[in-house]
Amino acid sequence: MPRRRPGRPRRDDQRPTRDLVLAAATALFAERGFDAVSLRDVASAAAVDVATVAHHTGTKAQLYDACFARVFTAEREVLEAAGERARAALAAGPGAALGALHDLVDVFVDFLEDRPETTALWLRRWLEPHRHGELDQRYAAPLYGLVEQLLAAAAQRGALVEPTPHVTVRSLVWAVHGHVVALAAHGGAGARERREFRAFVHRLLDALYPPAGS
Amino acid sequence: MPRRRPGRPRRDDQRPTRDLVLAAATALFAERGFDAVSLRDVASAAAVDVATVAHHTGTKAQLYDACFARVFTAEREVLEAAGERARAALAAGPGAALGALHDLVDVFVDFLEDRPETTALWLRRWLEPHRHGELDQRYAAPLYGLVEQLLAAAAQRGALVEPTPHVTVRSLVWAVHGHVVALAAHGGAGARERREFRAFVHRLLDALYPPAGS
DNA sequence: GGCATTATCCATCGGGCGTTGGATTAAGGA
DNA sequence: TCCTTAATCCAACGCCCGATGGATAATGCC
Repeated sequence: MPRRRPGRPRRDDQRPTRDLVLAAATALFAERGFDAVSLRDVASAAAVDVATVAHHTGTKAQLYDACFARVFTAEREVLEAAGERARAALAAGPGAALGALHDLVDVFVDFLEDRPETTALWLRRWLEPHRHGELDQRYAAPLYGLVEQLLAAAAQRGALVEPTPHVTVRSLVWAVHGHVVALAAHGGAGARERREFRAFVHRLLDALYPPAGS
Repeated sequence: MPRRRPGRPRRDDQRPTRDLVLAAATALFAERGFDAVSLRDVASAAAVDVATVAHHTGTKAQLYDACFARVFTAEREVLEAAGERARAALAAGPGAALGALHDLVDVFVDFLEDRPETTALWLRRWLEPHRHGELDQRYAAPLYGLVEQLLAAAAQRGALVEPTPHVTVRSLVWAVHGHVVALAAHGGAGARERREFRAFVHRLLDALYPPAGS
């Protein structure tokens, strides 16, 4: 049971201030990018003073990193859970590899559609050249490795050798990012777009790893 | 023959000043983004005073738009020329559709690999939500329409109906963007990455639109 | 109740930003 | 040759930024 720590309270302190700040900052950073968001913007969105932001999250760069880590930890948790289920399905029999792969992709698409700020932050990070090493090793590589294992299993299943799993996974991921960006462009409705994209991805997986009945 | 216009000359005026400024600004905007680049940065990179930048390109937003238009006009010209060739090949006989499609994709990949700033500016533009309408109508739609026509022809050729050409093209384009970003991440060498990506794309096209011998 | 600890806000500092007015230099046209 | 036009630079203005020092209020512990 986390009791309140000492300190002057806000008028309305339902959520911890740090969470409030991180949530507000994440939304702003995702929408406008690092340099277009001022700490005063963040403070105003979180209804706190700018010095309070600094008190909880340090410098602006540290705040940005914290937002990034928060969003991508959430993504990794969801994908790792889905990966665990996929592995379990795989253990039940090698014939289930393709189905498990489809399920995993669905989870990924669902997640990014629900949290488009994840896509926005990913893209913004990729556009910072000096961060690529860190991005690759800490965030991208583990997730990609997971999907590559499933691809390899699916390839064996379909009696098809996958020569470049890394390229395949990356292309798939970027296609999803493009889908999310396009969804945001059309105002958020786009139920038909979502259906069409899922159909496309599944058709693509089937084409690359033909099911047994082919 | 364009004679020199009046005005105080620079020490070294081989290229028109406006071109110098636009080139320098494009490189900087692609690398760091709109807000992280100051007009003084641009002026310094172009070896010109900041007031000269303003004199030639107006406000910072106008300068950004000019860079954008310049880069995407170049892209459109290359793709339209390639599209013209593809259409000509198509006219020679419907059997050439798939080959023409492969060629067109190669041209696209070559272009973006050679000019990665195009990818950077595309991605940065897509991340500006209020620009989506303009982007779609003025830049993306014409290019997509061209490729969709070729896809439709290829689909007929392979006796395969393409249900969502727009989704297919978009996913392909974003996969290429992802490839270019990954290339930039690995320092620019990556000859193997380039080979693998081309192989993947062609394999993907063959899988979606199986050639006759299948 | 006294005290250390923590959270919050106010005020301010130095600096970089986009933009502009105006002086200076050089070319072309009469 | 004189005048108009255009290109360039210098200097400055007002504004907003990120960061910080310090005052104040509320909590938990003794």
